[in-house]
Amino acid sequence: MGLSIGQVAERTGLSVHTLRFYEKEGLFSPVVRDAGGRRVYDDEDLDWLQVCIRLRASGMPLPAIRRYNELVRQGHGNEAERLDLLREHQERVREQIGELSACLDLISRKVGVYEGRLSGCSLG
Amino acid sequence: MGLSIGQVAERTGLSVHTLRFYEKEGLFSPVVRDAGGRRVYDDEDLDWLQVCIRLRASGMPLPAIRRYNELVRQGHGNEAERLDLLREHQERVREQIGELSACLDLISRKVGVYEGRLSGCSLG
DNA sequence: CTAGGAGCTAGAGTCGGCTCTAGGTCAACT
DNA sequence: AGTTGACCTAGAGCCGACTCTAGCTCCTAG
Repeated sequence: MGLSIGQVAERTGLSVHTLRFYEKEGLFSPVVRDAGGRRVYDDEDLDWLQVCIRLRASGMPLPAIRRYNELVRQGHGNEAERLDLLREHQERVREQIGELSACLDLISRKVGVYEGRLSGCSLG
Repeated sequence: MGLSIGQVAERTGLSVHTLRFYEKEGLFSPVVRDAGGRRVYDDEDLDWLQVCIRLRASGMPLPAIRRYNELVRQGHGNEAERLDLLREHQERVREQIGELSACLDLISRKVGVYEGRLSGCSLG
């Protein structure tokens, strides 16, 4: 039910350093500690962490994730701001996908050129 | 026909600092200079710069772009290596797009939730 | 003939996001 | 009792990619 930081690191792929760093940066609320002062992560923490990982993977900066977390922790009444934050990021992700697709086109064209060139060479 | 670094900066959106920096990093071959030692960019430089910008936008690291540039400059005989380099990056871009799409799904779901919640609130 | 503006170089500084170190606590084996 | 190993904190260090500064040259306009 409760996981140590090492176990969490193992199953998320983050390092223990990064987990502590994220907490320090306010990406999530202070994790509950056991008698000896060690972090004990529960399922909710894990879920949120997975969200953080996704948001990071999509390039959301740490301060934005922190802000979002703060809003969620504050509870009801700021849903509009959360929505703003999410929509803004949604837009950026869409742009990124667009940009990446353009890059992919470029690269694929070039790959095509070289493939043609190489097969030509091997014949000639 | 020949553009100054300032003009290139203006029409690419990069800063003059970045243009010099890219050259120093070997992203492209030393740009021709005028009598006074100032850079004069020609169309070919511009084209290559656009490619660089795309590759950067898709997260290709500077050393990889430099390597690709070196291969192209060396001329025939290394097409296989160029192809490898491009294919590798192509793969990474595809992964990125996949990852971003997953993020977009997550965000869009959340946006949906908050939109529902907010419209619910405004009714009641 | 001088003041401004664009360019030049070498090198220092910044920023985001980790990543690692030093020095310590604690519980479990041996 | 001693050693190991996972954990703790505070803070230093690192890396990639810029970004800026200082001090210079050159050209043009007034």
